[in-house]
Amino acid sequence: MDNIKERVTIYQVAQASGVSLATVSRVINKQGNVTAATREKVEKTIEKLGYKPSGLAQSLATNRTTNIGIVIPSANYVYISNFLNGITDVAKEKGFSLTLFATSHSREEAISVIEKVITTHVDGAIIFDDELDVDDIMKINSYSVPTIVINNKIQGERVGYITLAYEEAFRRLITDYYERGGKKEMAFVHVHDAGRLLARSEKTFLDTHQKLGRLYKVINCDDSYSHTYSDFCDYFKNYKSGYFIAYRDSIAAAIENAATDNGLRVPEDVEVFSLVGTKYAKIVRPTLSSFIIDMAEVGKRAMYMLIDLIHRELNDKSCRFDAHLEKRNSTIDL
Amino acid sequence: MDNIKERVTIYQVAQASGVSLATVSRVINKQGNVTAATREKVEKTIEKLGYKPSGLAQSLATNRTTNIGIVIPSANYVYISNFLNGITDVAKEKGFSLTLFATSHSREEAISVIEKVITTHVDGAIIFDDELDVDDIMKINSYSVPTIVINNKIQGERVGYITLAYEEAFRRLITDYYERGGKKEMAFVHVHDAGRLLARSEKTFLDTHQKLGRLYKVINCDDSYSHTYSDFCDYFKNYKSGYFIAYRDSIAAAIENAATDNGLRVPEDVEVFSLVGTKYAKIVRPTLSSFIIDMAEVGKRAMYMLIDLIHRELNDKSCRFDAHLEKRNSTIDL
DNA sequence: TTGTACGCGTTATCAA
DNA sequence: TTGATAACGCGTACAA
Repeated sequence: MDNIKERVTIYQVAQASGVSLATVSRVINKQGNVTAATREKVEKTIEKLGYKPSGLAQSLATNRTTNIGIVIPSANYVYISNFLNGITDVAKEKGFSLTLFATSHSREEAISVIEKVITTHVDGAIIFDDELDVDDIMKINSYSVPTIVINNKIQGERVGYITLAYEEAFRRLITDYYERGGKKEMAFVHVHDAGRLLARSEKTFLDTHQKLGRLYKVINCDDSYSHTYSDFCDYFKNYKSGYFIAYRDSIAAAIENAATDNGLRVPEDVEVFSLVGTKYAKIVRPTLSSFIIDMAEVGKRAMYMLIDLIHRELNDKSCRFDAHLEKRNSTIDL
Repeated sequence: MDNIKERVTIYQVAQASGVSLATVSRVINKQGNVTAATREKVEKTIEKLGYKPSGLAQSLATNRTTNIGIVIPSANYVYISNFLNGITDVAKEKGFSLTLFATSHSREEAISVIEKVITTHVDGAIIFDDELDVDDIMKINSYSVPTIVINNKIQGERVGYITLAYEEAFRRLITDYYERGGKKEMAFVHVHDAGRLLARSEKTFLDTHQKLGRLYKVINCDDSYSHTYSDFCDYFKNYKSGYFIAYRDSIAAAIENAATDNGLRVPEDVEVFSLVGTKYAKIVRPTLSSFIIDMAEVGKRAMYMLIDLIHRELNDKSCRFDAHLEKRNSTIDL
């Protein structure tokens, strides 16, 4: 079971170059107070022995890991991938490593992840997980791990948050639709356990309709293109029109495709809207009307905020990205 | 919530429960040789103090990190996301953390990543990076970090590899096409710096055409849907037909959309094939003919192989996933 | 069953 | 400018 790691240590470098390990440490950390001669000597033996400092030991000694924990529900959504990509860009730029924790939409896992984030000794964490409660996240904070939370307003000494603001734009979309004479009945496509973002959107949908006194539908579906596609193929055997609000592009595309494959016209008979739009909204046909938030930008911003938070230089602990409406061909421009 | 705590150490737990730290250590690691009474006492104070062991110190003491390094070019491709998702599934199941290194298609970065993988002290690494040379990867191996390499045949004491086999299926696709009387000129859509997988496919394309004595084209394009789309919109002003081999779904869809948006019919006038197909091949319209390899499965397998390798129980150090042809509507079924 | 003492590889604080 | 030496938080022979 043991690893036969013959790791070269700083001590061996010191011996081989005839100096003390303190000196080697200084060379490694590019501190001053070393003669050019000894520096060169040490660097040469470092090269020769192929010495690489142990990040573990360094972290233990300095109490800093240049490592940031990322908590996401799954790596499988395009918008999460974009988010992750923004994060990796900044991480590279600023010299941080990333430790990835995926929770798969289960609160249990999410909680056990919190424990791991703490034991892992990260310098900070970015949490994009809809299942986690305020209390769960405050637990991280109580261990004084600087944290940026996406999509969950949380106040705390070492916590900042980024809001993804869909509600207002969504409310406007709905009211505009009816005001301009939209005739189709709107249906919210509910996905089980898809997290708080969807739940909040659903609430907005219901509230707005009730306020307007309009009829509406809620349709349950799986969080999968194939299932949703076949479900809606059945659906369109009985219903020949509708305006469907879907969580993300894949779901919206499933509805769109089910409609067109069953002889219905999009957007004349069936309109479809995607809440969390990605580049695929432009790729599928008809192109999808959707809200857009540049998730790569969100990822970058989260990293910048977190780094400031780590340095205790974050003034504004909150930040908001507003969803931007992009009308395309899956809805009728009234 | 609680106030922000300084990190509680094992020593404080020991003092508070009136035992030695060795006993606390035994409790943590669920070893035997502890009275139920003292165990309970210790567990209670652990709970009370909110003690979490430092993974750092544990790793330093045991020389094991339960941490695996993942090297990928970018998190932004769907097939990479799927791969990552397979990995995270197994990581959760087996209790490993993942440290993510993205290299963005630059060899320089890829090399500096190697250094980081070594200093990070991971128990093992999975490398899916087309830019890395055999020598680069052997460097990791020389530090005896067990490694699974995707898409790069590498032999070594502590290295295993997984081959994504597109060549054979690709060659067959081409020869079948001509044998059955395909009339369109085939064009390989070349993306600059897209890595070895694409390069190998391009070579297969060229070789097969030369062997058959057929004319062919190579078209350069950007690795972006939007650019490719507008490039091909221009292209289709001059050319009214063709059979295009694209690297991945986004590129293929760009060509398809450019064709249909310019009044050409797919697949009658323009045929398109996607080498690395994902679920989006089914979503876009017309649906894309493509090769499919289940990248989530590849990710899982990579993890299982790596874990065996770490335990020195990996018998077969190589593994091969064959691309599977899925014919859909972007090509004519001859 | 429990405790002592040392080691893991590094940084950091003093003296020299 | 250098070199001992004490942390950092934990695991683990070995002894009690």
